[in-house]
Amino acid sequence: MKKLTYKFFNRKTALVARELLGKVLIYKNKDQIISGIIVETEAYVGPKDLASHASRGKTPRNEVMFGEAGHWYIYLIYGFYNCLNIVTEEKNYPAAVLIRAVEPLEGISLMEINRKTKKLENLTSGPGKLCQAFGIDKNLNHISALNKKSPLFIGDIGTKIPKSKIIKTTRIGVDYAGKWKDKKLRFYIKNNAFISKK
DNA sequence: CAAGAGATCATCT
DNA sequence: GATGATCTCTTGA
Repeated sequence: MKKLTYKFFNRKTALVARELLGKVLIYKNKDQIISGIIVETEAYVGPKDLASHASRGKTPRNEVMFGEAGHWYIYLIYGFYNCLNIVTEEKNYPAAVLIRAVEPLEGISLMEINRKTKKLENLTSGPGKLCQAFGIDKNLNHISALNKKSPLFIGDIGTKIPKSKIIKTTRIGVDYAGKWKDKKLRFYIKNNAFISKK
């Protein structure tokens, strides 16, 4: 299996978001492996995107988004849940892809423990849920997925999602973003059981 | 099943 | 002092 490279992430964010569908999110340390196929993403595309944290300038929280492509951006939302993003595009251009849902592949029994449920479709079908299932928290914020030592990275198992199976639509939970809320920057795999919302 | 409330805190104003 | 790139539980039909 190939690991995704800097070149993959240093491109237009919407393109990266779309091509991440079918790739595999992997968390691996010396005694456990958890992985899942990415089935839903959203693009946050630059300083003018009012839905993006970066639209109001650089702050201590979002400065990772201004850094190099391939770094993880993880933040706490609503006081409860972590959201997992990967930085895209050139340095100093703030953009990232939010990974919203995956389809469980390996380590399902660990996910069940982390999520305190046995219902398969409820393990990783949302940004907060998948972080909980994988045990992802802010310890991983700011590190690079491209680094050999990173326990969290993305692999390519050669799956190609045909264009006819990719749904492109508006993002979730960004009603405050003015005209940007209507931009079609959310991508997911048609008829997949692990999508966060239809 | 759908709709609504409540949980809870880091971050920014 | 307000609020959010969410989720779960309760209510009621």
